[in-house]
Amino acid sequence: MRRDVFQAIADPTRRAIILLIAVQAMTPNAIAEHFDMSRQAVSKHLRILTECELVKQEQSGREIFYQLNGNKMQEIDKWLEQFRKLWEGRFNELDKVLLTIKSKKK
Amino acid sequence: MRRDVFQAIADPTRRAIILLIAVQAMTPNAIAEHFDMSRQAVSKHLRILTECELVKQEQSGREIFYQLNGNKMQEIDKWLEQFRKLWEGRFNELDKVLLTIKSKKK
DNA sequence: AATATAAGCAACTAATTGGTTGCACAAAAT
DNA sequence: ATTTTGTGCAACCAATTAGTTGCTTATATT
Repeated sequence: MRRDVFQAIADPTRRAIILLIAVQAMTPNAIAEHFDMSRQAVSKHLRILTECELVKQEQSGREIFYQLNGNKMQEIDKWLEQFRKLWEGRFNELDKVLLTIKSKKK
Repeated sequence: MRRDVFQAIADPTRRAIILLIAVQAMTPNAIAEHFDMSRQAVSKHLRILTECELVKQEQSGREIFYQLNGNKMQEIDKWLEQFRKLWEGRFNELDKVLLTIKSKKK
């Protein structure tokens, strides 16, 4: 099952989890307390987030602490980067992107 | 049907469309030529992108040109902003986020 | 030693997704 | 006036998603 960062952040619950554990590593039970769904459902989301490496695990006894992987978040930022020129109105820079794409197509 | 920017960019085909029309407004037919799927399938993606306002339409005769809405892309950037501190290693700034979240919880 | 707790896994389900084909309609070309 | 072209919409379908409950296993607690 190929996991994708963009697909991972598509779900609002997962985005909420990301925000939650960005601040501080948390166990599945602790995370589940913040949501109106079963612990297993949260666990499933954590699995998806882990699979695409947005989240790291650290075991401590029988507890597992989940923590955000900031580096992987940068991947989204990197994708956005190519459009940033758009809303900054620097269209000459955008032309470079255009050229890159065209050369790749051939 | 509630459309969400994050859900919209989750699909790789839609991200490719976004990249394509970021450069230049295009008609559905022209876009479809770049993909190995029917024009109707592409049209469906365009509908989703339009519904969440990532894409704008402009009619010209019987042709409709689709164009990226840079402003809406900023919404993703805005969400990322709160995590940017993470990978920049500025954890004292992050603490502020923590306090904000905690105060909202109460 | 017995019990309680934390977590993962599997099976099931309803809803959603991403594609298809077929059709309708308006605009352009013949 | 007829045909071709560009587009959207609806019905259908297989695969995936996001939730559920029930079970197992490992670690703490009593």
